[in-house]
Amino acid sequence: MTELAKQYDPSTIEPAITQRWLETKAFAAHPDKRDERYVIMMPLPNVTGALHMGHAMDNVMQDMLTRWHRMLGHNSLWMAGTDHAGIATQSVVEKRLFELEGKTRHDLGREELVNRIWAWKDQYQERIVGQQQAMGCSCDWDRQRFTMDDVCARAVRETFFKMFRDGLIYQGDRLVNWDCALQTAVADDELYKETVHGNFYHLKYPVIDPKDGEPTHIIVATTRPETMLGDTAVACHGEPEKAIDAVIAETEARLQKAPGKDKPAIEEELERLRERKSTHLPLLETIAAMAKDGRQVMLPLQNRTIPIITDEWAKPELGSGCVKITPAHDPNDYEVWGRHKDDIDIINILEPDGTLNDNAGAYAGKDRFDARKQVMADLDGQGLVDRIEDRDIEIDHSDRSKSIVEPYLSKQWFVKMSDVEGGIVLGRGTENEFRSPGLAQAAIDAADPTWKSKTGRNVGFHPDQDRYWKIFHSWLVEKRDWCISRQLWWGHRIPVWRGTLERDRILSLRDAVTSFAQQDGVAAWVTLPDGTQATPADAFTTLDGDESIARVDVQVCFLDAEKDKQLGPILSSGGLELDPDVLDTWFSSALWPHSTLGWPDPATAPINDGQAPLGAQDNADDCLSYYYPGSCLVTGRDIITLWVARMVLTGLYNLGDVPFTDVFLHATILDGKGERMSKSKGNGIDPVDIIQHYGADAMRYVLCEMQTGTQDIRLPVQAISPFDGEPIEMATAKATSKQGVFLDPRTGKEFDVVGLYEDQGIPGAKAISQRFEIGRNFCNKLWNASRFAFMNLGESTKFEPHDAKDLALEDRWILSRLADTIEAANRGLEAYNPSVAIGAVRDFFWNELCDWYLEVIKPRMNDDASGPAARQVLAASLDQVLRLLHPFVPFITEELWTKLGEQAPQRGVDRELTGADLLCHAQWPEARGEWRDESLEAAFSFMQDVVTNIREVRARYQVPPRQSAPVRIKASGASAEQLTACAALIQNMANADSIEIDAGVTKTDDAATAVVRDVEIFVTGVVDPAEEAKKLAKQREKLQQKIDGLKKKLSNQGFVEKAPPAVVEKERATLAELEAQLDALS
RNA sequence: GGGCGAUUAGCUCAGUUGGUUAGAGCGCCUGCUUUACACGCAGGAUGUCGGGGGUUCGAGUCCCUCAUCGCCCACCA
Repeated sequence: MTELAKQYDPSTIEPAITQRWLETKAFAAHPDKRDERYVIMMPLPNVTGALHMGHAMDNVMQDMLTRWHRMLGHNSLWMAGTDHAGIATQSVVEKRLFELEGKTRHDLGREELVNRIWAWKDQYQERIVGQQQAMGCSCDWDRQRFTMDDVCARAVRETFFKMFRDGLIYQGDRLVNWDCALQTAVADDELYKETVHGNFYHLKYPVIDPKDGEPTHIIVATTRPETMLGDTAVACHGEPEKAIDAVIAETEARLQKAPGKDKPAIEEELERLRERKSTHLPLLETIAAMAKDGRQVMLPLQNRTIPIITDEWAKPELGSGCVKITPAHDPNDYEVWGRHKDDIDIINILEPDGTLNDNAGAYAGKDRFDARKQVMADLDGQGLVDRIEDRDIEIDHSDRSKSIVEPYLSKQWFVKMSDVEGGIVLGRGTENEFRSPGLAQAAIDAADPTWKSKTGRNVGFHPDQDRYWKIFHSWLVEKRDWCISRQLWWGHRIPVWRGTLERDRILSLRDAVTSFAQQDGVAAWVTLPDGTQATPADAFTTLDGDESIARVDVQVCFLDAEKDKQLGPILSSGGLELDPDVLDTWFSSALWPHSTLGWPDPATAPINDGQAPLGAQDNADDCLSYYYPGSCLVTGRDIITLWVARMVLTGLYNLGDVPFTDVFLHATILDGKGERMSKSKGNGIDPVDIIQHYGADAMRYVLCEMQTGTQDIRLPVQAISPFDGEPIEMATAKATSKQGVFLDPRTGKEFDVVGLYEDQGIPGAKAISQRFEIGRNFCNKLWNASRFAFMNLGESTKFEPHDAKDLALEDRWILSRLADTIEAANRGLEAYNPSVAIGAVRDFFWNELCDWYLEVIKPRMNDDASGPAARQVLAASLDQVLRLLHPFVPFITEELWTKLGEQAPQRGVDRELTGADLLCHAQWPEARGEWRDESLEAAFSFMQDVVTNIREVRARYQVPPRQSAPVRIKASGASAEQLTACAALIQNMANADSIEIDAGVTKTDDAATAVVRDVEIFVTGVVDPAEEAKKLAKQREKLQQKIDGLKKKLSNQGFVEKAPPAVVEKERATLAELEAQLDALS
């Protein structure tokens, strides 16, 4: 065979291995007769862009688990795919459209825009899959799904229909965060705060017909004065004195508890409150009385009268004590409106694009920010501005468009999360059917360790059950309804036909509607003016009984998407329209664990050409019944609520069982400053850059090693300087005013890490992290140790059964250590602690196999008698190391496995190890308990101590490595026996030219001394007497300190009496040993 | 404001139920190109375990408190 290169080069080997895996479909999974199965559903990356380090961590963890279970012989499926990521993707494509062509989506139209996004998706999906394959992800690539492909679309349709029919989906008014740029609602978690310089405007609303003693104006304050056009009330507290007293009492209590340094501030606050009570209270009492009297104020500019109301939302201790109420444009005011629906209106003044609508009167058509200026100018002109304060205001911005969001009243679709009267049925029609009070409650229960589904499953969190369960639970218990509609074009369209029908019209359709609604696959609801949702039959009964009902809202949903096309024209002519909105991305990703397996019917799942079928094949189960429920969900803790909870919920709803039993939450990767990585900040790292620089295995090795428990990981980032190629530490690099542009500390020149400024002549720099050198070095070590083995195994390595007990000391030692290592690796993997697992294997491989075993057997390689056994143990050990390392570093181990197979096709110690063409299909090592020999390990480690001490003496006196020195050891009893057995090893490893072990050995003047346990070691002929005396004195001093400490401890009555006897005994023994050592050094 | 978490060597992190002298890797220092590997080998130095208090025979580990940092949630007329 050809000799291995001296240095491991991942760039040539990794692509070849990837190709081999793909060509042989090494990761294909099919249902078979095996009971043990392992299923991971990949957290689907968005098709908005390339993967980052967080994805790399996530994917590597999943791959590690999947490869491990595959080697354990479990039928292992890792399902891959991508998410259409509604708002994110549409926004990226729209932005490009505008930048490159100067067009908006309205110029293109719905269909054309969606086509453009599909093209974008194809391009990015390919890139993402390429990245994942470069990382070594062992997914079944023939089963990849996309959340908008036909299989997933069918599952979305089915779920929506079921929920709709069950009355769990409703349409309601909701104040949403409105992105005026993208013209869509934005979820709370898609917002970020940014401090903006703004003003706090105090406005005066004239009181209508003020009586004596009453104010002529009521003062209210706002940061968004244009919203006053939509005001429908002003409010003050109903019992201002009580309220302000309560605040004062609370502040006094806080003062009591506060630490000294906070007291002055609280005292000041208290003083302000008391002052305020005396200055403002009389006025507030008056206004409260006016409110109760039904008095009104004149809303300036609009010339509308609006009532003064009392509501607890108006805090007497703040501002003027009165607030303007704009229900359609402020979440708190919206709640106030909810409490006063009969008394006040709700007026929307905004168009979806952020301009003012007709309700804004003279200001209609103006942009909200222009209107703000105009409103203030006009108010000022009328003398209705009290004062204007400068203030920095934290304002919500849309993460996608970076624009300021507005609270906006709109119709949205919701899934009812709260408990429902009579409860709901989950897994209807399946064997696992059960009832729960509501959707959220079902998911809460599923994560309760005492709860079990009908198949005996529940959901647990790793590696910190309590901590992550709390996050999951505290979010779900709020049972907030899930807003599932998005005003986008990219996504699953909401399959509801809806319209408002006049009384005569709906009654004329009575027979048609009633019979139609009774058909299978059709669900219909009629919403009455009072908001109740009724079946068509009930609705007609109500209509018959109440002639005042002028119109009703009708909603129809079909199970079969084809029906939309077939019946669309009829429904349109009947006055119904298909809802223009699409579903929240999480609606389809929530179904991921079962939609990808073909639910609701794998046999008829519309898969793509060339994909593995999902229905039953070859007398085996179909994919859904075989692979659902799955095993483990691997993700970061940020989407426990958004995604994990919803997958649990829909899994229970559709199938009556949890989608997975284990949730493995891995660490978040931070930069050198402890900040979250993000591409736009310029502290993100592209895994592909790391792979190019260090290799995929190196990246994987380091990621596994870093994943310890719940601790987030700091990964210092360096940019490769485009000027001199040297790394620049990003944590300390000076930022410029351009986002993502920094200064090179050596040349002072600008460089760009986000790739946005190429056209401005600022050179780009790749971001890497030197942390990955550790992984590269490890791979190189593994490569070279294997290279050593291959150079020495020769042609003659054959398998012959050896009883492990008959082997040489070092052979038995390495096998004993191997058995221990396998157990440790298993424990680490089972506990979701990759760092422990890979650390155990690394330490065995590097510190034991390389540093000791390989060195010890070198002389045997030329010895006909002892050589063959050593080669056999070496081949077997390497075999096991490659298997153990495969889940972590799959490429290099796969490559070396092939080479090992060529040179030693049959290998093993007492019995032949089972082989496999590909290492990824090989059997996971078995820990051979009978190979463990702790007393032998103790003797070996004694020998290692002795060798290390001799080496230390040699190093201290700078004995040239080539020069050997005689070693004499004073030892007796068991120690002498143990060392005598290893005499040859000591001589070899410590480079001694002779070795004498005897109880009668005495120290000579030319000897340097070392004491190990109860033996004295003399290295002769090298000593510098002055240096030696200094060293011995230092050692004695150290020993004496420890002895003193121990003596003190042992003379403590409390310790001797209360500590466990074993601990006391141990301390006594240590003391005796230390004292003996001190004697020896004197 | 509420909740969660962190603080251990210059850096990144381990440290099981409290129990000898607190560990690893990187970096640093010394020596070595010894035929697998300088992406290496041999050896070495480095810690008031964030501060203070308490419980205990005994605290990095448990409790209280302060400080600093991070994350999540709520709120901000």
